This record gives sequence, C-alpha cells and structure tokens, in this order.
Amino acid sequence: MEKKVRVRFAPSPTGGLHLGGVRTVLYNYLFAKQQQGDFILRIEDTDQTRYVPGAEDYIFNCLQWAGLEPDESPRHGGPCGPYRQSERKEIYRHYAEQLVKDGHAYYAFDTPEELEQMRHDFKTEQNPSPQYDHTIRMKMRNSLTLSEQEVKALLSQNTRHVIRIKMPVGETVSFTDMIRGEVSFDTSVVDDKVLLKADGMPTYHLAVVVDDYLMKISHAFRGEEWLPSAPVHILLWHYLFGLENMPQWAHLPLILGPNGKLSKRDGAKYGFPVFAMNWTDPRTGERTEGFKEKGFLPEAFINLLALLGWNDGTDQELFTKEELQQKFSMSRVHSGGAKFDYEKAKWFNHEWIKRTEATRLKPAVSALLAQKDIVVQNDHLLENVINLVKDRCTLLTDFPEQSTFFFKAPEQYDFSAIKPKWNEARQLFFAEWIRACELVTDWKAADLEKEFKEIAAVNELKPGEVLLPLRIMLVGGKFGPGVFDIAALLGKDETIKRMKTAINLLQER
RNA sequence: GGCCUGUUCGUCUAGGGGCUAGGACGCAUCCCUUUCACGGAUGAAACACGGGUUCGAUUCCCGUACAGGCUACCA
Repeated sequence: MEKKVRVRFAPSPTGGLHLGGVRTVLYNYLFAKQQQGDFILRIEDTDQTRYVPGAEDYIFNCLQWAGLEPDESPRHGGPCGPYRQSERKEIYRHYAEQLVKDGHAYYAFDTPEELEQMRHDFKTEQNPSPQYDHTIRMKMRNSLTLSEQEVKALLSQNTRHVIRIKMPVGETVSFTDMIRGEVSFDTSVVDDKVLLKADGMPTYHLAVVVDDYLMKISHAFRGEEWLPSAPVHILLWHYLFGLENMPQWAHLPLILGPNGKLSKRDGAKYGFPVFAMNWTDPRTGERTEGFKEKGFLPEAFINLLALLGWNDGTDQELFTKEELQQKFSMSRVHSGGAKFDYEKAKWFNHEWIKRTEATRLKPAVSALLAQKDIVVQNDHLLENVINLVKDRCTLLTDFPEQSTFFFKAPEQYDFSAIKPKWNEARQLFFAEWIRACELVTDWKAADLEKEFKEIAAVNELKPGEVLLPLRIMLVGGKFGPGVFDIAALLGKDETIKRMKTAINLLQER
C-alpha cells in the first residue's frame, strides 16, 4: 500500500520556522524516505489574522537549505489539490454540516461576549477555566437548546454561528501512538471544540481530519502539544471516515528551552538561534537569528536535530543524511522532551566543518570574506587556507577571523609580548633570516622551519625566542596556525615584505 | 483546578530484574604544541522519593513529588 507521510503546521503567529518544526519535518522526511513513501507538507493559511507576508516563502527556503524538500505541497503541487485551505472552504462546510445532520455536532450562536460571560459566571476555584462542554452546553444558545424553528430562523437570517462537535459523555477514546503506545482519554473531560468558524473557515481540528482523509495520508507526525486534542480528531475520524482509514499518529516530544517549550524569546535571551534561517517579522521589523546565518552547515543542523530525541542505540553521534535515512526508526524516538543545548549544537557543527572538504566550504567562506571586503581570486590559495584553519572553526563565521591575515597584511601589531626582549642579537638573527629567505628557491613550510632553526642555533638563540616574534611579524598577534604553514601560504615575497615592515615599526619605537 | 505526557551525570542519552550503570557535550587536570586550536590521556559528575512484587530492583506495579504540555471562533 502506498505510504503518504505528512507534516502539517502553521507558521508561528509572527512567522519563522523553529527547531521543533524542522525536527518534525526531518523525522517525517526520514520516515517517508525509509518507507519509500511520499513526504507531504501542508501549511495552514486559513486564518487571515495569522497570515504573515513572506512566511510561506521563508519556510520553503529553510527546507531547501536543510535539504528537506517535500514531494507534495502547496508549492510543489500534487494530485490532491487544491492545497490552500481557503480554496477548500466548501469541502469543510460539507463535512461539518454532515456531522450536524448525524447528531455529532451542532450550531452554536453564542457571541464572543456571551462566551466571555459564561467563562466568568462558571469560574470557580476548582475550575479556573470553564469549557464549553457537556456540563454547560445546555445552558448556552445552540441548536441543542433552541427549538427547531428558532434555529431555522436564526440560520435564515444569516446569524453568525459556529459548528461545534458534541462530545459524548463517559466514553473512552483510545489510539496507539507510534511513540508512546496506547493513549486513552475520557470524552467527558474534553470540550465541544469549534469545528467550523463563523467566517466559514475550518479550525485545525476539522481541517486536519478532512484533509488527511482526502489526501490519503497514512502517517501523521506532530508535536506533543497536540496530544490533548487527539480525542477530538479520533472521534471525527470515527464519525466521518471510519477508524480503519485513520492515519497512524506520532506525537513527537517537545524541544525545551531553559524553562519550558523552546521559544523565540529563549534564543534572544540566551544568545542562540532558534530558527532555521534569519527571519524578520514584516509587521514589527523584529529580527530573529537563524542557524544558517549563524554559521551552521546544513549537514550539522540536520544531524544535531535528529539526535535531539533519537539515537540508533550505538555510540555513533555523527550521521550523514543518508545514514540517518538508513538507520532512523520511530521506535527509537524518545517520548520525553529534550532540552536544547547550544554548546553541543556547536560541537556538531565543528565536527562537520572538520570533516567537510575545503571545496565544499569554499562558497560559504568566500561569501563571508567578501562581507569583510576581502575578495580572493586565487581559488587554490583559498582552499589551502581553509584546510589549514578549519580545525579551529566552530562556526562558518569563524573563518574570516581565522584567515583574514592571509589576504591582508596586519594593520596593528601586538608588540607588547616581544618588545621588551627585542635586542641586537635578535635583530641580527632576523636580518640573517631574511637574507636566507631571499635565497630560497623552493618555498616550503618544512624547509623553512629547518632553515630557521639552523640559523637560530648558529646565533645561539633558542627557536622559541624568535618564533613568537616571527608570528607577530606575519599575522600581527598571538594567533593562527603553524607559523611556517602561514609563511608557506603567504609566499616568499609577501613573507619577506611583512617581516621588513614589522621590524621597521619595531625599531622606531 | 482538570486532563494528558514525561522523570538515568549540569545537558543529550545507552542500558534494562543481578553491570565497577556505558558514551557524548560541557567542566577540571595533564601530555603534545614556546600562539591559539586540533589531537591524546585522566578525573569529578546520574538511576526523583515512598511502598509493593521478587532470593534480588535503577529496570516491573502502585502511589507521591517534580517538570512540561493542553485547557480560544490559534495552530
């Protein structure tokens, strides 16, 4: 049988795509590929108040960056369209009316003010948030309490109304979750959720069931926050399409921040990204940082996300997407939420930078260098530089700092460490070393080091005494990879030029 | 308040009736390197609590505590 795994979500009210969302997509993607099924992505676009310009494009850009493109979506099309909720309004209405006809739902005419009044009136210490449920629905204005004529009259006058599900009393609804096994609920404690809103648009509860049926979804993944409303969806399946056609549910554990469900706020507060890519809310102009711009490799991003709540049972922590596809299994997904640890996230990225070829790092690195007004024409040199410094880069954004001195002579020198010890002996040594350099024909790190140490020995200096001055002459400070490796990449002329410049400066003082 | 879910080092986790409870991140110390990293070695660090069941429970069961989620004409 054909498998169709779907993930469905709405952009957050302010736009953006957070860690939890990407992980849901990722697990969905991996599972679908593994089952050789289709991966379908639905994006809610129902609520005008919630719609954020650009949010949908943004989501697809993120998924493209992460390499998680769906087979079927509002963007990619597919056989089960239309995919936009606003274009499916009549479909939802049809099923909602059918539920009313069958006695599983009813019209409710209560105004927002009346609802508020109800919540106020029934509020007690025992029950701080009263719900529209079987205990109070008979006290409200709906087709259960009103006479048939009254209802007809109200409907013919186009009175604003919603359709609510009529939750049965005292029944147990249960289903098997792919991650947590059997979960059951008492229908008496679930409220009469709105299915169709006054504007004719469906709520999530109706839409998810109708769409999953019409789009032939076999597996549905979503966050754990949906678990409490699962009984509504199960009942809807039971009433409308039959439980035997219901997809298998998987409620993924939450990704937690320092206190509770990870939020955008946490990122701002603790200084780590929570979105896949940078996002600017077009309405407020507020910008939220993304993993991409922060300097993460998509491979690392996928890897760290996959391991937040899943492992293959071995000690392996670094996985390529192909390995994940092969080894991922829903049965090994945790049921408990996982706190996001940015330090570990950076470790994953560092590991990925170290194991990624310089040629693949090159485009991102040269873009970053260009931002610092450094344009490197020599591809080969850039590759060599990347190879030399990538071990010390945790984020892609570390590359400029680690490598600008290869392309630009230092503007400032940290002479403080060497100046007090600068004397005639050292001056003579460097003069001799520069002469030696000028004679070198084959400019290689190992040979330079050998030569350098020989000259030092002749001058009765320990290499250590002149190594640091050399480093500072070449790069300006106490940083960077091996000093002879730097010299080798700098080339003979540039190395000599930098040494002469620095020595002049050193003696002026 | 009610309902749902969860609980192994600070964090991510392995394990599952008898183990010196394993790994990783982070942290500390040492080695390498007369820069900083990388690398290597070592170390500190955990089964929430109380009852059962059992010859034996971290593991199974029940309670409690704690944490999180949900409790909208939002998803």
